[in-house]
Amino acid sequence: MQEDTLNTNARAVLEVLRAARNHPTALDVYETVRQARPRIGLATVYRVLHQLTAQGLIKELGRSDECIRYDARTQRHDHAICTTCGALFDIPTTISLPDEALQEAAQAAGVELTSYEVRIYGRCSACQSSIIKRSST
Amino acid sequence: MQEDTLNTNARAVLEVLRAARNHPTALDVYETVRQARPRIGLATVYRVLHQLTAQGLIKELGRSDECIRYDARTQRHDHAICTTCGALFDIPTTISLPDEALQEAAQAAGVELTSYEVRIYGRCSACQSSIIKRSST
DNA sequence: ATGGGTGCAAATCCTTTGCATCTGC
DNA sequence: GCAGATGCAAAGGATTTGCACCCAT
Repeated sequence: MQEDTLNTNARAVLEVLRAARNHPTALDVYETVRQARPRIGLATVYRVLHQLTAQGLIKELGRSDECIRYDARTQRHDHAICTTCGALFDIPTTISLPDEALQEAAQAAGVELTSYEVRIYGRCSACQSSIIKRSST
Repeated sequence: MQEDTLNTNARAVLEVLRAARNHPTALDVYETVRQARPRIGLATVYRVLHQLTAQGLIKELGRSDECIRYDARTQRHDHAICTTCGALFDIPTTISLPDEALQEAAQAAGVELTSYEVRIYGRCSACQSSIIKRSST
């Protein structure tokens, strides 16, 4: 959990992720981090992403569309996913569930509860407007 | 949404998924459906899975571990995911969220709400016992 | 004969790994 | 000089696609 022990590449990757507003893929991170460290290789980016994930400094968001996306916001929070384009957004307001219901559900499913996430599905505004655009054409 | 229009391969795949208790991958489906239709190819399985997903007859569960898993249970329900082995379980009890909170969250994230899902993370019983086993060795 | 569905194999995409090199100590 | 980190390229695994073939119409 201590970022003091990170080397230069790892720090650079972490910074990129912390600065990102969206949820970058490994390739996104690679392309951005190259500005700071031009000689870094994609393999190293993947290695660092795994390292940071293992240390809990970032989180892997299960692939919403086709590849793994990363998030430096490690506090519990929820996501909204566009069913049309697959985009994944943070939900700014936190949705809290009663501990009791969670514990019950975890027990029913046979897992020892660690955390949870609410996922909201729908169409994002970009996809909504592209529909409007299409129907007006 | 009408399964009357499905051809033989598509029906066979749908049946496999409906009979499955877990959440099979495309390869799992392929291997099982081969018992009924030995000449079917993996590519057809993928094509049918996409077709069924598009028709809403099954759902794709974002890849929890490494590949896409499918689910024929299309009613809203929640999942528990093992953080150690990546296994994905249905939660038998449904966790309901107040419409108001959902709408608010959807609006804050900028999507038009269609559905939602609660994901509970933790260690499954198999992974818990393997830890016990390891520490007792 | 025609068109859609299909199997097979090749291609693609993301990710991981092997290995020789380089770095700091 | 050594251990760990790194770049590069090759390998790997899941999924998709191209294409010729086959069936029912």
